[in-house]
Amino acid sequence: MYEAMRAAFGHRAWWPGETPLEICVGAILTQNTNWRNVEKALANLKHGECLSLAALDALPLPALAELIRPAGYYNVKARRLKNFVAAVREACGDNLTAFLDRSVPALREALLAVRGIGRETADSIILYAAGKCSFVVDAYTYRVLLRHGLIAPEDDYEAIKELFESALPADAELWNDYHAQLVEVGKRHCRPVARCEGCPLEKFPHDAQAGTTDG
DNA sequence: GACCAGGCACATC
DNA sequence: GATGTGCATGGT
Repeated sequence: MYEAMRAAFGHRAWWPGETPLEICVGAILTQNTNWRNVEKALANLKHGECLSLAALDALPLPALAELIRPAGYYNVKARRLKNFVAAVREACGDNLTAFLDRSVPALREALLAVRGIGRETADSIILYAAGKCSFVVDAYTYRVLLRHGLIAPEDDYEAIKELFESALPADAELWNDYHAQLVEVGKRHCRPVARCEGCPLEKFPHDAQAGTTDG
């Protein structure tokens, strides 16, 4: 299925962000939010020259919230960004690279200890900002796998993550592109109401209606 | 006007 | 442990 998606979409070269910090910030801002709205918020931060650990730390909470307003949930996300920045600075000062440079279990634990960073956000940061092997499970991953009968509706995050991690070689570049392919196929063909026509996974067993919001 | 978008924390039972 | 709820903008 990966090869079918890759053949259809090409190498995705994720994450859409220029620096590790931008990737971390984007990962928090995109929680339950359309990426296009996140881009507006990131543009505001860049334009305000606020996309650095020191600047984010110095920025008053209401000002930060206003800048990220287009990304929605701006009050909670402003606090989450502050929490992340505080954790990094407390551990490694302004050196985000140093913060990210540790074993995957240690980094994941440190990230999950930040209020506002859950499993998906932590794994996104580990895989895309740190470039280390931690498979990301998101709403698209869940929906695509469910629709193809590869998981059960009640399977939880860690079970789905393990499904990939136990089956794939430990290659961060592969995991990076694999998740990006799932997002692409999800956006195009695995919306809550399926659009199977032209889907590279159409030849694989699937149920066009499984996983829809109305069951 | 309804639905959807690359979650998470918290309250309640 | 399972379930429900608040958080919010912007595109389709």
